[in-house]
Amino acid sequence: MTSPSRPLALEDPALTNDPIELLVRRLRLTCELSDADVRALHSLPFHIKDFPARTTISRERDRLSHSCVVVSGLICRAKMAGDGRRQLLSFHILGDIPDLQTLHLNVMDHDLIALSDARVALIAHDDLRRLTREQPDLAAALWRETLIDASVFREWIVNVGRRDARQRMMHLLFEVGFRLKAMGLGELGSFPMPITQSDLADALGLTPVHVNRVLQNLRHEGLLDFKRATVTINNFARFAELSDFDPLYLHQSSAAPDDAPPMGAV
Amino acid sequence: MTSPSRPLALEDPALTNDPIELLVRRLRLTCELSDADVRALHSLPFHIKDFPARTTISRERDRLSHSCVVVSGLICRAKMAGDGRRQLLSFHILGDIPDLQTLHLNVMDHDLIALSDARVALIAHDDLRRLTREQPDLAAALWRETLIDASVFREWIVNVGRRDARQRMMHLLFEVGFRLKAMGLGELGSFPMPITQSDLADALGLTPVHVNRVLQNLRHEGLLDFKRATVTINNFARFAELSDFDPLYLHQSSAAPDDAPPMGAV
DNA sequence: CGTCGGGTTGAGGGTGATCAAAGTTTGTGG
DNA sequence: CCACAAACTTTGATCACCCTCAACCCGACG
Repeated sequence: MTSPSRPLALEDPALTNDPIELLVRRLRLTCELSDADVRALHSLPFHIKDFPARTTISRERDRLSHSCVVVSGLICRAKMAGDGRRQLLSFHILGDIPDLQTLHLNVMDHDLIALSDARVALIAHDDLRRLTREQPDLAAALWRETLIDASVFREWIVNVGRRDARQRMMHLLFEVGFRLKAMGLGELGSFPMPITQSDLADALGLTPVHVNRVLQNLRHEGLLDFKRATVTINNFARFAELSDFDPLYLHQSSAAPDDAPPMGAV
Repeated sequence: MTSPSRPLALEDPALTNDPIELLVRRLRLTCELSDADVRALHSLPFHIKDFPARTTISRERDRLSHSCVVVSGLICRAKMAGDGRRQLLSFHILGDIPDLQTLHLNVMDHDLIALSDARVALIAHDDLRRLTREQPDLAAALWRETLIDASVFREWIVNVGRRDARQRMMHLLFEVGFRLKAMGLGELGSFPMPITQSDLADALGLTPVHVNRVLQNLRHEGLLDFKRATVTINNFARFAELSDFDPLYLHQSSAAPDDAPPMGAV
């Protein structure tokens, strides 16, 4: 389906196709997991499902019986305003569980959409609930994941509420690059981003036309290139500074020193 | 400190001063609690703390050992963008636990601020963690609270990203009115809102000047009055429609019918 | 009575929206 | 491999929402 060298599929470079392995890797970015915890996770039954680009995985008002672990591809949450304008709420990459909240909220309050061709692993809520009852540490780890989601939402409120178009764009791309790198995919200076300018606009609260102009502006200033679904960040230091990006909100250090420099993890 | 008739303190009208009682009321808005659960909650030790208006309860990068239940007053989360501009992230009223996420995220990624004089009850994380291990249903209920927070953040992203100033204002005020009513405080058509126009601006991603103009516009159209820290909604049906408000995102029905009308609960 | 925080008003400007059309890339089928 | 269509990107002209700056007003409070 895709070409042999497929950076755009957003797959694990080692082609890990075990979703649980990816989930473990994700959880271990932010907290410790015992061997028993990992074994318990591996005992979870799942089944794989593919979604072509631009298809809806689940819809507002749906009631789900499963949550999905992203195996490959780029997935987003989205919500419609009353007049039909769309707002993206978050991006999700391999290892994420973008609908984990349905474990305790019985109705979807937004859509889940595959932006590129994507593969997910579905895990039954019943199994997850049993797991969280039997392994409180895992319950905490999963709870924590949903709390990090919430933290990212908060940062997005700041992004659309208090930053101009250029900063919004830089901040968003930095976030995606940072998270991809943390999962071992791409480099901070260059990473896959299989998304249209229209989608970017919906993520940033802008129009596609203006997104186009902002991208050109950033390209002319030598800060950024966004071509063929790949983002390249050139002047890295300047970019980091201008984007107003502080990785604190991603909570990826389970016990960071109190006064670690903002970009210490980079 | 306040006058005898004190609608502005945002206290329980029956003057309940047991924080656990308020917490139970809050949790029961969205899910069932057994008597055993309630008893377990009542066994939690806490101590009361007061914060004058405009003081900070906890700060970005703080590490907390307690979470707080709001007893009275209006509290908000806030975050600074790089250039010093402030963005509010949510409002919190009696019964809320605005820093519950610190139970599993060890660093605050935003500030917690008392907008009016406020009273909170501090509960130690150690006690909460023990409780969640011993009572999985309570763990689920508290997890659920943080998930509802996240849903509200999502709605706020839509609000600042895809609605114009008027709609933003209406939506925000409707949300606060709705939540106060659910906790038995005020009416949908009239409720306390002890906040400056500047704070409103920070919540909406606008400037204080523009907030002032929007409020005047809404007043002239007979939709809304905001005087002396009290919001009055006049033309209620029209307001509900124009504000693009759908209470689904507050997840207050634990088992709502699939096709309940959006405003069914009002 | 003076100060201070907050609310109100006015004039002017800029960021980003809107509308419309022309390019360009991507995908598909012949 | 080419022809064609569809989707996406780019460009230009114009517009509006909201910002900025600056001043003034008002009520609360010492």
